[in-house]
Amino acid sequence: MNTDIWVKIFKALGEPTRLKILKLLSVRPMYVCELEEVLQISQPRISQHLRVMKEAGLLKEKKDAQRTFYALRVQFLDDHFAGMIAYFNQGLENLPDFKDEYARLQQLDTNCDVTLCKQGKTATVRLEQEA
Amino acid sequence: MNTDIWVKIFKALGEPTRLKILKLLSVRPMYVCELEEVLQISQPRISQHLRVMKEAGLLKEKKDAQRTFYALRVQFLDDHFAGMIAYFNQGLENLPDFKDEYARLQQLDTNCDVTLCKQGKTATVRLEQEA
DNA sequence: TGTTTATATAATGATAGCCTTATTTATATT
DNA sequence: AATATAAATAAGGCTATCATTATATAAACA
Repeated sequence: MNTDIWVKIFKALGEPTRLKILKLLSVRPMYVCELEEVLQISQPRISQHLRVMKEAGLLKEKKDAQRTFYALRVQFLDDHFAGMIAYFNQGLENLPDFKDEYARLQQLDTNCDVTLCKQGKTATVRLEQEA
Repeated sequence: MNTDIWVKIFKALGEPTRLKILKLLSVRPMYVCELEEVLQISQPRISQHLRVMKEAGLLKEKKDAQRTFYALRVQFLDDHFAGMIAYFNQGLENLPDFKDEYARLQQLDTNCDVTLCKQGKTATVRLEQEA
């Protein structure tokens, strides 16, 4: 469960120009010069966005003489989104990253009074009372 | 097909602290003070991250006296991820945002010579020759 | 009513991200 | 060999983002 890579993936996706490039590459692999022509965007700008997405694992590149073409790594995306869904369906107790948080949350749920959250009831209790 | 909202969603997700808050809120709704206690992170920092995620539509908030609890908007996430998948499975010709790009791509695919991409073959052709 | 608790907001400084222009590297072409 | 094309990288300026500190608002409580 490496959430760092997800941060990188989401960062790479959270930019309009990159989303547009990604959509084009979902149609077919393209040379940088093709993207330049189709999108009417400067070459360095495209190259830099491609680098970000490549470093996030979203793309693969291949040299072809003096040109380079870029293609989507579909499987990579599928795998990581599946991983994310699994992660969010998993209990905190199984996640090493949340070791301390899990312990403190247990404290909150069992014994509100001794926590730094001075006003007794947890949000869970509050919701139950509503229903 | 509003890609702007996706950019906002991905931006909101592309930050380690926010991913962590989100994971906690996937366990149960929480008060800000609970998140503060569990994560051991300063209150303003948490509030600000919550605002970003709320503005992206990921969270809903509810006042409870002087406290506020935040909860995941699961349906919102489901809907938008479904929308994204549909979007990426759709041809450019159906996407108004890609009107011009579609036309230029057609040009490339049918008549390489007259484009600004001086070296004839497209990446598609190159790939076909490989196979 | 004065104090504590909970949260939001504002202001500041530091860092990261994006775009442009310029340069570099490498391959093709003449 | 000289020039043209393709792409990456570097340098710069500008804006956005993040964390901290301080302040504001509002409800609870003593």
